[in-house]
Amino acid sequence: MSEVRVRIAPSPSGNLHIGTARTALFNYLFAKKNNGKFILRIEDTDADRTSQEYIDNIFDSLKALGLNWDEGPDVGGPYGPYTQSERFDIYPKYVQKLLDSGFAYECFCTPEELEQEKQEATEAKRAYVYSKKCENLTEEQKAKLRSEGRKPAIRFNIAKAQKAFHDSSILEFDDIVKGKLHMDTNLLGDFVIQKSNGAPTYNFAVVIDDALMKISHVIRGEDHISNTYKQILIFEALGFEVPKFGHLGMILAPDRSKLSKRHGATAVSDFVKQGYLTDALINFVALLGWSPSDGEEIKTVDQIAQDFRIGEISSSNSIFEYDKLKWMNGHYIKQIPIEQLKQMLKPYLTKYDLTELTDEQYTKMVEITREPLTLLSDITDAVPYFFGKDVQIDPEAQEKTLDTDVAQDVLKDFVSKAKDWDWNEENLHEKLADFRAFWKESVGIKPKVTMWAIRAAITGRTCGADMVGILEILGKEKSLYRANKAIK
RNA sequence: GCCCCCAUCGUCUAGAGGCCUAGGACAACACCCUUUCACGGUGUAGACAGCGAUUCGAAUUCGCUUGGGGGUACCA
Repeated sequence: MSEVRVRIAPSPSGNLHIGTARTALFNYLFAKKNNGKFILRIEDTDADRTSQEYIDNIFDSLKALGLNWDEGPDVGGPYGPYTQSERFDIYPKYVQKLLDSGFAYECFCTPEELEQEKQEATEAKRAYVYSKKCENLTEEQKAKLRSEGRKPAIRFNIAKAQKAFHDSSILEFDDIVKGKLHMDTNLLGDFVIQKSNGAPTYNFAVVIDDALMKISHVIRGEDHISNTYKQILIFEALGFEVPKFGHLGMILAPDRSKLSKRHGATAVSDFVKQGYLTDALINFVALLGWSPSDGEEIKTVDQIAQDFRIGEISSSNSIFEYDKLKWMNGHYIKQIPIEQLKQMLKPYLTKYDLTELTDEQYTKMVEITREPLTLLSDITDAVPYFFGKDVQIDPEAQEKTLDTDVAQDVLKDFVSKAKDWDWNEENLHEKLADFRAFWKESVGIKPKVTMWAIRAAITGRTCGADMVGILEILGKEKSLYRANKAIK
């Protein structure tokens, strides 16, 4: 196997799933580590479930994650086209080859007949495998069936292929992440490679595409293990070189079921919409199964690629825990340069009138409110008090803070003193410190209680950004107006 | 039902026979810092699924059981 060529082959029946993104990442890392090529192929053989919107979403998400492909539907490449539906004229040739060599045969069974077989198997508590009743149809029988208007599907002859290339019915292969895997091919059943409508099935199309695109390593989810045996046999029957396979554990939701919509976001674009950063997403997902040799978990894709060894990926399933993703996202948000962050936050501030603030004030606001953000979207609820003349007072802040005698006294004092203060950061910082000290020394009020009164009056809540910064952004007039209004 | 895969703290994992009285990260809890929330810092608690076997010695090897996941389509 000379050149490393790997691929990600999503089917556009939905937006790019986070699990697919992880598979794409591991393929990408493997390619980068081995100076290979990373290829994108769209598997849209099932026209009913495919849509252009999903295809666009897959492209955009992969790009946003930084997983750029060397060959694909848009950029082309030497082995295109890279969209399965545009390759339909390629497959029949190989079906015919299999038919000619006896590794495949026509099957005229109707869906009803097949259903019947399955039912009988279930009732007899037997594992269902296709009966092969069409395997040895004579030409006359076929012609008769055809004249009745029946269109045949083409089935692959498992036993024949297995016998031709292997000693026993056990098929074994060496998985690059899981090690030796095996299966008794008698249990597989002759599967359809071409539907009666002429379209290739998944298991057939992948083999042809992987072979023609010279894919050297197939790295995918372990839900494909059972397909691998079928695929190996097709590779062999067609005389293609069999690629190496690697199967990754699945990503499960916290309740150990399949990660699905009801658990929250599942598509990369959903996460982004919710305020997750693609850098955090890709970093987090890399840690599901892979771990850095130096123990440092925060890493860029390039750094991970240096350290990546496919054989060291954990082969067990892993649970997608949002907590750690959030922590990591917060970590990444802290590293974004302020100017960039200002732009990134804007989509989450549409309910406010940003023109109320000068650019300088907006910068300041972002500076003092960014610290506790774990999601970009957290900004929405963190800043309402920077806008409008009046502020909405939180009921609890009203009751537990503003309604107390201490708070009322503090506020009266604040208003009378602050009206003479110079309203700039340095001075406010100093004056506020003096103000706290005064209340502590003369009346014995804790600094934080003093600040709570002011904070509640001006922001309507008892927690939030740095008070000096808030006062500065709001300005003297608005600040004192709100303070006055809170006094009974 | 049948087949396949997997199994270390709640979660992600380190660990490839003695370095393990099992290490780290997130979450939890406590304390410190502090004008609040948070950040940060310091600690605490928390796991080798069970049973057998191999071995002087097992989280690490083997078998069984249990548990979880996947597959069993003219879906991909």
